[in-house]
Amino acid sequence: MAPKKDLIKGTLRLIVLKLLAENTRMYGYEITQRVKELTNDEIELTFGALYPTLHKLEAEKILVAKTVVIDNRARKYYSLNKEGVKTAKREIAEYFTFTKSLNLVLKP
Amino acid sequence: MAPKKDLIKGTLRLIVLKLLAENTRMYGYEITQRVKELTNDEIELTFGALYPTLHKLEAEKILVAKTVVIDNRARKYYSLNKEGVKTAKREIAEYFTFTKSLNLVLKP
DNA sequence: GGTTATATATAAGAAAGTTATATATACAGG
DNA sequence: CCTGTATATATAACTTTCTTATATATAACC
Repeated sequence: MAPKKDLIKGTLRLIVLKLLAENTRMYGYEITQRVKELTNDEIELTFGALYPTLHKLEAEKILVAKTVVIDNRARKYYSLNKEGVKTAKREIAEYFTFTKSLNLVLKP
Repeated sequence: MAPKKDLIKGTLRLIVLKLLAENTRMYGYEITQRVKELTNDEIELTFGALYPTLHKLEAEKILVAKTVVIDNRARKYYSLNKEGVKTAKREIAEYFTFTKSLNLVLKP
């Protein structure tokens, strides 16, 4: 099966929140690779969606970015603050509540 | 908990496909009530989203509509054709495949 | 007579993706 | 040395799909 690039909208934000809630810092490229690895190549994030999502979390003031130069390449690390971790937990819990309800309709 | 009106985008189409795949015909209002009932008031569809979704399936030629007058009120019945039932099965299967992958990231 | 339930539908706007494009370095193979 | 692949960030144009607001109309109940 071809790796799925198109997400059900709203889930990219959850993926980012989850990974950053359990890792003190990650950079964009790393997030895409981690997701690909965790899902056995099934989910491949696009940068055109990832960066706007990260920047939005930054605008919401629940994420902070820090640029570091490694091997002459700029690398931008993202971290959630305390509020961000709380947001992550809340939104992921809401997602599971929603899919539970949705499955009452979609289940065979 | 307040009933959830906002869906994760893309799931409304799945809900409609699923209900119409297992019922020979349903009308719009009936779909909203059935979903509310099946999910114990957790998911409430809005008409502003439902009707465009139904009309889109019609434009895709996998759904047919038939207006009937009952108690002096116009009622519009929607049915999937054979292709529509196949589409329903395929897209719902794809959804479950996707959420399975997604859960590899989101699970605690 | 007024509110609630039944019934369909469109328009304006927002949100969140896809696809295409731009830029730049490091490293391996031929 | 040159080329392709991997690493790395980012924006712009566009599309899809919702939310919210609005319009219209009848039936049933109190």
